[in-house]
Amino acid sequence: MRYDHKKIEEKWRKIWKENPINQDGEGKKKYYCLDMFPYPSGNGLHVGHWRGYVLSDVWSRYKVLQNYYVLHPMGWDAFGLPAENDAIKKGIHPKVGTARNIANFKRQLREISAIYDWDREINTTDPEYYKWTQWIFVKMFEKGLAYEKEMPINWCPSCKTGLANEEVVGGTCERCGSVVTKKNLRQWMLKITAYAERLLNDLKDLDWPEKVKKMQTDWIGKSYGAEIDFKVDGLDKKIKVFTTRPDTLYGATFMVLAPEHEMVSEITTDEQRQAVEEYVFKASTKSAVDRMADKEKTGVFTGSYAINPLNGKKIPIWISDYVLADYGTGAIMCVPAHDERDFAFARKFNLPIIQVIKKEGEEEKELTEAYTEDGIMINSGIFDGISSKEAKEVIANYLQEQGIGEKTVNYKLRDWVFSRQRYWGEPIPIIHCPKCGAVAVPEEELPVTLPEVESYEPTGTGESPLAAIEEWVNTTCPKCGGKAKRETNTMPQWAGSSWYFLRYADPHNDKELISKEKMKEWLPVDIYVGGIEHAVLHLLYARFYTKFLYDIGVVDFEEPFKRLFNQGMITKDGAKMSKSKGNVVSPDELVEKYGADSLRMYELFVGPPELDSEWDDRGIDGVYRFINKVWKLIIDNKDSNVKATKEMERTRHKLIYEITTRMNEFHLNTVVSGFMEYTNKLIDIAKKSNGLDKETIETMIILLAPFTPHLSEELWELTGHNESVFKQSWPVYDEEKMKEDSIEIAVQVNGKLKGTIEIGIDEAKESVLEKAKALVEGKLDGKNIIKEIYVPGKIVNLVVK
RNA sequence: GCGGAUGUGGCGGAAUUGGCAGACGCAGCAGACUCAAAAUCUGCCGAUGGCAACAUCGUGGGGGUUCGAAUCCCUUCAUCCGCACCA
Repeated sequence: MRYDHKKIEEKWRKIWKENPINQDGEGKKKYYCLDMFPYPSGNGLHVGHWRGYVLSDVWSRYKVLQNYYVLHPMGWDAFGLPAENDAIKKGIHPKVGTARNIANFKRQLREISAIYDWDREINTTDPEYYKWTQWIFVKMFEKGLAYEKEMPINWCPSCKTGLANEEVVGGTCERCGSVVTKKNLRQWMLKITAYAERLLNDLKDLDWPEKVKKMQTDWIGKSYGAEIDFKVDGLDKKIKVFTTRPDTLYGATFMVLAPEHEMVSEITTDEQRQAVEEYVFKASTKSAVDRMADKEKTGVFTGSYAINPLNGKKIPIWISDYVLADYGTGAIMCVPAHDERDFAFARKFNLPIIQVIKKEGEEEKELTEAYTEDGIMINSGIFDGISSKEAKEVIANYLQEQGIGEKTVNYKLRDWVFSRQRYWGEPIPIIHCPKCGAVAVPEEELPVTLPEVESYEPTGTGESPLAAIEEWVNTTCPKCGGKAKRETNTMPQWAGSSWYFLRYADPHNDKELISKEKMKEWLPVDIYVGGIEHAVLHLLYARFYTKFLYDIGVVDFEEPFKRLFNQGMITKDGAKMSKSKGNVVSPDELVEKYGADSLRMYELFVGPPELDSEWDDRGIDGVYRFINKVWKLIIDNKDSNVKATKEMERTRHKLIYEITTRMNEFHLNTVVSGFMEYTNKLIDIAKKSNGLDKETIETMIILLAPFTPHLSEELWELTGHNESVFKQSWPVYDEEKMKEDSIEIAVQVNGKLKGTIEIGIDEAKESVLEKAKALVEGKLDGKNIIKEIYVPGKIVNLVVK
């Protein structure tokens, strides 16, 4: 009887739908296994998406068998540009397109037969859901963490919306790849920088891939240094610079301001004014990509000088776009001798270079490049002779005592540009009143629902399409009752995904975001499975939101995801699967032909889960054959009624051991090969002994259940059980029972393999060595054994000369 | 430029963390079954030499440590990823 995957998988899907296998949580430990919820795109899922979902489902089912009550939910991150762009092109409401895509995704996900609890399904575009997304914003506004500001922000000319820093990748739009420009706009900002230190510190204790922690650490970009005041010569003004190298202050021979620095105009002399204004204008039109493309340093002298506060020397003040306006103070002191960029600038414009640190033990000599390492202080007045490392501290302290400087800490992290000039997002729940200013929409009036519009087309002027709907925009002020206007910007897609993991625990609560009991019951998330692409986007934002919700008492933990697992990408022809490349492999036909169990197993078998793997359709034949082999093995032997032999028992314990240890190490690809190996072994044993014992058969069925749930349920039923195999417990092994009577070990001569010998499990060293010598006798070319090495149970190595 | 990851047969990959390299699977070859094909089963399958037993080489390259290295150290190359004038 051949395994009929279609019929059997259909049968169990129906049974599970009526009797979900994970509904009984009475008295059990909880386990929360979360997938990064998808954006329901029109293209559907490909086998690359499946990999992550299979992984988390296998893990969830494993936890079920370990008697946990498992929360494994699924939902939709459904706001976003593709649905909106579709709406613009085809005139269908984004709601309609999104609903259709969700239905398709759901159909595909059902094919995996993951144990998703569909009663907990959430959708970020559901007003019942985004009511709470807006509620969080209001809370942030009340705490001063959401604020308005007009400033030049990153602007994607193709998506026609502002972007957060995190959404700009190498100067291009994270979503569409267009070159990002600057645009001066009034923006809603979230003060994520207020959490910089906590976001950095709390990374330490997370069980996350080091790579992701490092990316976040670098993104937050903490550096220690000092802010130093330089007087402007002839003016009663000071310019503050930030430096991480106060030790090099004596070597500061010029100063550079960012073109956008607020004092540029003030300090520019009449002779230099025209050149400076031209430069400032040019810089303002340059995109980040252009800035990066320029390897040559450019700049203009302002005509003014600053006074080096330590030695009183006059140093020229320049402006240049290699200084960033929004980092530090937007102004730097330049030490060409000890900074590569300053060195290049000094060379280009013939500015003096003064060395103040020399390599220890070496004489001072003319520099051909910047010396950026530590060393001994020179040309630095009273600080000469001490190490530069020490000088960093000493000079910073001295500046602080003298009142001309201050030790500070700087971060690369910027506040989060939070408003989008698009339609398909959560309206920002703010009302602008000419008298009262920006006023939050009262809690009881939430959600502020998205109104219908005639045109979804972004205006491109920096206003969202909502601005065109007068009857919606015009409202009254909740504070004074006067005429007022609604905020027309919407939130970024990240808003809904920054807290969704909380809502799964209490998805239908209309009184609060999440109840205390449900929060305590399920959260934080035990394991979070998803791709690495959100390393500094979603994962940073979600941590920020969680810390905020902790501060206002909604949750009692500061980190949302205890453990993070990033699955590798599936590539085809060496590239990430995408519709535009035409290399997408759809799971649908594979499920049809081979069944979900085969595809589930193959998704794991393609390679180590954390690494990228190349997809090869032909490989699935191997697991398909394997599933049929297991089927046949168990069907043929289920009624054999043989008693367990020593060998069967030993094999069973070793099987449990191998699968369990590999499972716990997350080596899911070798779990699959382990199953194959042991199935082959058991086939041999069954042949030899005319059958297999019941316990071995049942063990195999249970161990396989997380991987091939349909097959296992069917076999479990066929072996005479009338409850789900998932009511069973994960089998345990006994190391004593795994031991062989005798083992084969290798014999080497000078480290080269000469053969193997069979020895008893506790055989004495002398006897083992004797056997080894007998094996190599006559092969030593008359050389003598000068050393004998025996690693018990492992190897014999005879050193000859 | 800085930082990180990876490199093992024709292919995907394994190796209990210093102890028989190539498990498991794909592809390929040969055979059995079949009128035939598919499916299934059996065997072979790193390279070179040899009829063979076997020998030598072999984990990107070069060097080192060790009785013994895919694994540790130094050096070098290639590919991929992240950051990128952050003072």
